[in-house]
Amino acid sequence: MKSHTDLGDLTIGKVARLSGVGIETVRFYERNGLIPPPGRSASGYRRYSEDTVARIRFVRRAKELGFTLKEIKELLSLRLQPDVGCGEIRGRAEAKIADIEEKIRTLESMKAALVTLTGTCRGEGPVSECPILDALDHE
Amino acid sequence: MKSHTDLGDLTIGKVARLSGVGIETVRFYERNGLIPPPGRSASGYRRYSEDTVARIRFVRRAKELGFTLKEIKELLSLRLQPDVGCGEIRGRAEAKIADIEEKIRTLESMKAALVTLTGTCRGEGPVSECPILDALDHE
DNA sequence: CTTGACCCTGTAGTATGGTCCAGGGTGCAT
DNA sequence: ATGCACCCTGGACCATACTACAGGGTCAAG
Repeated sequence: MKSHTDLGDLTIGKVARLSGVGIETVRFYERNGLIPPPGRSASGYRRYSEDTVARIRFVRRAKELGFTLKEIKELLSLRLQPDVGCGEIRGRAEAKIADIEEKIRTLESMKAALVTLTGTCRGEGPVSECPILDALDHE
Repeated sequence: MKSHTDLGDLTIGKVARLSGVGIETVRFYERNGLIPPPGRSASGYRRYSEDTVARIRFVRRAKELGFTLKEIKELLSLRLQPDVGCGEIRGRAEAKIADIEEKIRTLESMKAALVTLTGTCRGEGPVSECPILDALDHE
């Protein structure tokens, strides 16, 4: 069994390649508490184990689902608390769904307004008579 | 006929109130070229005409439609070019619709993934066995 | 003539998620 | 022993759209 304090065999560059992010991003995640500070080699190089690669992939996937880094950090820390149940995680996911739905609604109404506007404009004539600009002027 | 260089009768505070933004925002828009630098009173106060209020409202409305300030600046400058036609404006609007549609698609797929995940989790048990976290761990 | 509301400039900070750079040191192959 | 790829730190910088000062000056009412 490996302790989490022993030095892994991965340099930061390898971790970055394996997890699909840039080196600077790995350090950025460390600064922001998304991954733990790794052990160091005698010369001060960061030494990672595979765990960190998995962790960064977790972050990437959660980001793809729309979670912010702050929220992902919370997700990761919830996992370590034995008194926290699965319902808590599920709650976060549901809240994020509601979040996303709200954003979609906003975008849908922007789109509807734009579609209406472009419907008023045949794309001919000078800008001075553009019905789109007129609408924006006088709403 | 009013020249655009004469002093209006509005102070920055009044313009802000009439157009529904903060005073700092008016100055910010000036710095960023969204509204022209106004005339000044003898003591250096900015003096606006109603035109500026209309212009800021234009900016607000365009923002509500999803245009960035940079894009709005372009829209405003297109209006001043006599050789530019209405089709150009319409093109911008259509590009913005495409933009928005892309964002919606991204959000929809995030949402679908989250819905699937929450469907795998009954909200019971410890976080260590949470199917949502598991999915994030192992894809 | 003082008080309070308003205005000025310039600079810095907010949140988000990185990205880049200078000016160094290290590790390994040839 | 030297060249090149890699690593280190600390700090600045990107875009976006503001927002918040500090430390002044001005205007109008009472």
